[in-house]
Amino acid sequence: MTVATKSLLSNCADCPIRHRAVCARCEADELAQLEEIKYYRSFEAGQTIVWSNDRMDFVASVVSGVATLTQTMEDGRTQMVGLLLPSDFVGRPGRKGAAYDIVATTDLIMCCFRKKPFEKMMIETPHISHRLLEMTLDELDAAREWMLVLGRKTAREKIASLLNIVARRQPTFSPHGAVVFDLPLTREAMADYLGLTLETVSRQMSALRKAGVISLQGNRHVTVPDMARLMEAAGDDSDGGHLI
Amino acid sequence: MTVATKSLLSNCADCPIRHRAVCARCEADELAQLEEIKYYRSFEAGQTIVWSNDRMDFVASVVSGVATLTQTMEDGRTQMVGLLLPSDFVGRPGRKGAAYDIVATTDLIMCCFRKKPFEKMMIETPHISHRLLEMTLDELDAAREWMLVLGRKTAREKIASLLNIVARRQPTFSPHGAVVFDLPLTREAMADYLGLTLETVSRQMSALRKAGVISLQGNRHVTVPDMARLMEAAGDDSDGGHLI
DNA sequence: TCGTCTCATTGATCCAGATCAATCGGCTCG
DNA sequence: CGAGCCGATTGATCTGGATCAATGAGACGA
Repeated sequence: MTVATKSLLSNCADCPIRHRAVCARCEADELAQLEEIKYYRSFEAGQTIVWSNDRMDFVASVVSGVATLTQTMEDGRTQMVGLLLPSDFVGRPGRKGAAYDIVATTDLIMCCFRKKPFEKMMIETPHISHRLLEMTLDELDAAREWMLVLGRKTAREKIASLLNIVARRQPTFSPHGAVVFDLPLTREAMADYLGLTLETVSRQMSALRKAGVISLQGNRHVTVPDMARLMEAAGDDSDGGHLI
Repeated sequence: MTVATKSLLSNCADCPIRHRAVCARCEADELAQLEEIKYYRSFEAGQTIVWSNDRMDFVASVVSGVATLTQTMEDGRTQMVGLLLPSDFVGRPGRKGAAYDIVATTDLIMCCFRKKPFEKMMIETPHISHRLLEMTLDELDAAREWMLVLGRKTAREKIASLLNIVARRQPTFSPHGAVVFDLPLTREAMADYLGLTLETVSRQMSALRKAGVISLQGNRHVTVPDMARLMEAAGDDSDGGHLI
């Protein structure tokens, strides 16, 4: 970590996820309290942060990078159940262990809070518990949205749905209004998220490329010339109608 | 509704879901406040309670009966994303409309709270918002568990998983230690929950019956002679190991 | 400069579950 | 008591995605 990054991170007021994370609603004095129980941890791409059923004595916010939550059956089948992007919250107050494997899929920085003091603060600080409730309800909506993807969409629609999610949360715009982004996942991780095999993921990525819905520069770098076409491929309304 | 039931319902202290619903942690004075903003509604099996995107000016607890949350794509494909059993919470504080169709699949009684006053109470009453956070986290876990079912389990495992859930939440025990319960869902509703067709549901129910894992009396009444065998059929650990 | 390692692509074949279709059984209503 | 209806079962066939297998293409260290 560079010195510049370190100084950026030490101060909540300058934090890049300040306005979206669990601390979003906190006042200056509450932030000061959080500062006292927080510490940063960084992980390299591929590292496992916590194993399922491990004791977990912290909760955290993702500051930068991407992590995944994965469930595994005894026979080895795996299903990714969450994609953690910057500002997302990790861990469950009021529970001892982790319910899922948490893995960094890119280099990752997390802002961790020791669990006990965080739980104490939650009780005393409605700004935190209300924000956490709001974020949890959003996650629940996202999980249910994903249930529709897993239960009813075709392989092609699944891929397009995933590209959609990533494109919307980490967008960069190219000169001509095309959306450009980097996939934070390998083909295998995509397959785990989508309930597919990696071969099917690869085939459908090729199919979307051949259909002109996306173009690829290397394996990870994706350009979407027309988001409406991508949404159509995902089986979603192209008008982007949202629930408020 | 009988007079007896009505009197039972009018008083929170006697409420059958008192200790598990969103009001579980409330003190007597808080219950008194809730009593002022609550009202009961009942629905018949098959009735739609709210349509997706409809304005929803209440939140509620299921008192008795079963309801479902369902998402529908433009082309008509549907996926059930939640099964609401007694004590479960319905609605989202801080949001105007419903995100899903909510349908009563059996006769149903709900304890409704007008949304505005409920939101006000949430802010003033940590017992409510903390309980709601806890319940939402549990629902998120359930949704993620279901993602594994939808993404990675076979048709037979899916059916067994659903039977498991229902058996655990509404158990009755027969003399010999067998678990007996009524399915609150039609075959079609089961298919919607499991991401299958109703024909496949029917076939796999027959297969489980022929294998002796379950027996059926009529279409809805199920007997499970050995829960361990059912869990095995669901692809879960038979030791029932739980995360705490 | 060349192995080799990891990740991705592409091809050939197979099969679980979808789809299409007929029948059944219990229930209600005339 | 019989007609019609709705939910469920069962059969025949089809197909999307899994599986098995080979090849390609960067990245990196020796």
